[in-house]
Amino acid sequence: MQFQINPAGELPIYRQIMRQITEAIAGGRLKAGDKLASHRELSEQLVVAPLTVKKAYDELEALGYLETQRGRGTFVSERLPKPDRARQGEQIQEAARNLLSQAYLAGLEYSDVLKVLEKAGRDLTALKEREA
Amino acid sequence: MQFQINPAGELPIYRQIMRQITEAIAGGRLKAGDKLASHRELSEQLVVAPLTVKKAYDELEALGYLETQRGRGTFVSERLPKPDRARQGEQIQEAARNLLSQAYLAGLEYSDVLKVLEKAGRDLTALKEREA
Amino acid sequence: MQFQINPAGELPIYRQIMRQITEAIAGGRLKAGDKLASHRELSEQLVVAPLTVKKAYDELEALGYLETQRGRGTFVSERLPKPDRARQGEQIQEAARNLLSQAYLAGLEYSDVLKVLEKAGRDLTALKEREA
Amino acid sequence: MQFQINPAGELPIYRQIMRQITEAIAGGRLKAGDKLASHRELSEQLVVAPLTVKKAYDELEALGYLETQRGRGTFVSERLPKPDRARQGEQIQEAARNLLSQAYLAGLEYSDVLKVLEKAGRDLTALKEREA
DNA sequence: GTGGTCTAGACCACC
DNA sequence: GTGGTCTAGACCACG
Repeated sequence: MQFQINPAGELPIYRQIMRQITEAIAGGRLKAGDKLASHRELSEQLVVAPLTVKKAYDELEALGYLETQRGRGTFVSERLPKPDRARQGEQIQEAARNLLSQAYLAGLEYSDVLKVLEKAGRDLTALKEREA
Repeated sequence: MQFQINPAGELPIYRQIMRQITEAIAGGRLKAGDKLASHRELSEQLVVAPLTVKKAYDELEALGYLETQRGRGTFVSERLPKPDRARQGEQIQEAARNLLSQAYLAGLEYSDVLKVLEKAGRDLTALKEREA
Repeated sequence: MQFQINPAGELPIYRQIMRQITEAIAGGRLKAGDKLASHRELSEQLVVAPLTVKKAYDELEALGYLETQRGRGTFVSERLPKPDRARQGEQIQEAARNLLSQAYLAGLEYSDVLKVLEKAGRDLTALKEREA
Repeated sequence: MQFQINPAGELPIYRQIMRQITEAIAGGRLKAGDKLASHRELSEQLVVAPLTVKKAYDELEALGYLETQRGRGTFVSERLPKPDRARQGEQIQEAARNLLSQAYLAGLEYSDVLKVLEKAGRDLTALKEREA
């Protein structure tokens, strides 16, 4: 697993890490039961403080995506949450509105948005094959 | 124009205001030349500090979405920016990836995502007719 | 609100803080919407690092007991969670088993356990009147 | 004797083992003089490191619940401790407060708590008959 | 002044 | 080695 963070980005570092992990799960590059790099190891890769990575792991654990076992490591949860249809639905709606309004402001048509979406779908799963 | 803000949300209040204004422009509820409520007026509506609204207006002005005319008020810019294709493109890609991974994690199919997107498109423009 | 922590206790400090807050809510000494001391303030009272208090607040927020508003403070959640009957039920069962086995090992009868429980009930709500 | 451990639980594994043994003693499933499985045997059953089981046995021995006889094995102590009334009393009080506040937060009435407590009492002794 | 984030470093508990 | 906790101090974003 390879991650990229941008320390100057608009998202806090720990949220960038969270997002990349959830995207890796969504894209199939991380599967239930897989072991993640220790937060110390990953912190070296990313050149950030260990606590910063740990915070990302902790939040994802609270959300049900990860599980940790003392002394053994951190793993992708075996039973990924299908949480709170209502709340989840809201977030997805918001993500969709966000995508559309940005696209329209940039002058894109609906058909362009669909193209962007398809490209994103390919990106999400691309590394899977490449790494296999 | 009616706005909704959530003081406990993860986004800063001034960013929630910015987003709603840009979405209103994207959805056609605000058009080039339209006059916005003064930041004092809007701050009363939303029950937030006037400085918070002012900051949202200032940032949108810096981005080219709004124009202020001393003593007359704040208006939607006549020449909306088509800024920085590269940067814009990246943001849209990211928004698309974000939408897709959230949807996949919630167990939705690609066809579901399309439905969500269509609904979001209708939402974005719905108030236009209702308010007209 | 007055808290007591024991830095040498078997529970981590942040968990002692969490427990005292949830007990205060259960006992009615903290009500929905009440403002808590800022994490900095409380950290001075308890003579612990601010981050330690913040961690307690963060976890309670993730659990739905607290809500924070940037720049304004941290509040008892208006809609306290009635979460996950199953999981909650398990925890309560475990707390009950724990109480009983400790009591039996100490040689108490069932009737003694009931007395202890009644006393605990009075303790939980006692400060409410005293502080009022 | 059958034990259940949860490697992802919030309690360390050795404490989960300790608790289950003391609960078995409290519930009468283990009596003074009974022989326990060797720590190697038990470690295989539970799929944990032998050192982890040994630590649980050692701690219970230090507390006076178990006795080891070189070359013969580990046994439930003939004279179970009635230790430190004061400290024990405190712990029981705390367990009671913990039970009550969790129950109240889940919306249970006092009468519900009593039902839970009775059920826990039955659970604690149930396996006794089944295994006999 | 409030919360939000990050760092560097420490010590412990566990496996 | 792993995660778990804590500290002291820093800077920023927000209201």
